[in-house]
Amino acid sequence: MAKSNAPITEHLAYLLAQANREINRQLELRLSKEGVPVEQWRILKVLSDGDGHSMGELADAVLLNHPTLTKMIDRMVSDTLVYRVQDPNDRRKVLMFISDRGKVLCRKLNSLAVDQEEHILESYGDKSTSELKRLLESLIDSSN
Amino acid sequence: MAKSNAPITEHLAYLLAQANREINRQLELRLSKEGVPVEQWRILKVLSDGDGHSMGELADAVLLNHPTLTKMIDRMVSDTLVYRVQDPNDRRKVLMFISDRGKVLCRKLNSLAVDQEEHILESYGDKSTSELKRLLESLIDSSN
DNA sequence: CTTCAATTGTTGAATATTCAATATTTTCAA
DNA sequence: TTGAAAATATTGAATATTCAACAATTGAAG
Repeated sequence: MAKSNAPITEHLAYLLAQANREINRQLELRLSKEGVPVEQWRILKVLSDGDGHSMGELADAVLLNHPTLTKMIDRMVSDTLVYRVQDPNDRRKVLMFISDRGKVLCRKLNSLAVDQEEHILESYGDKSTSELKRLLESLIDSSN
Repeated sequence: MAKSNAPITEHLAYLLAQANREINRQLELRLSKEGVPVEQWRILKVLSDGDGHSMGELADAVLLNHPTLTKMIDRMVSDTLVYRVQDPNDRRKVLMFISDRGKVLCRKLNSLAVDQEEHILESYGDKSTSELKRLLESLIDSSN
């Protein structure tokens, strides 16, 4: 039986929040070199397969809710990193595509992100990293 | 060497964000029974040792930055869950304490949180959970 | 001692996020 | 085929968060 007076630092929810905050902070720092928030990098990365992705699909993939995504996409359209196309098969939908400029930026961001992953691998270890990834994937799976 | 064209779902930063989001969502759902956001539960839990904690200390512990914490504490003071006392030894500091009402609420919240941890233990497994916690702690350590 | 820098917490303006309502299109049952 | 319900995306108002500036106190060097 779990103890209800356990310190906050022993709760899984807290450890996840703390680790997420720290890793995200580090990534943010790298990406800020290009002046791009983490969410925009995620969006570019998802779109970089060249296929059109609907807003709903994208919102799920990048962990943003719909109105927030709409407003972020508005900014990215202004910056000509992405563009909207109405889905010809279902006119309720909007398909998002990455622009050439977006692709160029995405490549730079990818390399900054890889820098970070390599930094983690060094300080945290190859074994721990892959084991942690495996456990996280399985936690996410078991939560659906 | 890490691949820069790896899908977003393979990045540690993304897996952490996804897992954190999901677990947090579940916890939020439980705590909403008492109408309390996760951050307020964390605050109450940290303060429930009865000692006075400065705002800075508290901000670190509950993963909020200072202005956000100040405003949240303002609300909690209005709800008489916590109260401020000027630190007699260093008058720049404010020491936060939990009220009796706060303690009562905290107990209820703890039991809701324990429900969730037990639910995770069931669906995810005892072994995986403790192994994941261990790896997260070690990741956090190695990031300082 | 005095002064200047550092620490601590709060405030207000700017920014971002969320909630509820809306508009449009599609689906599907009667 | 029509009308009601569901799905999709956006908008605007309400709310929350963040950034930069500030005020108060302490520390520490000269």
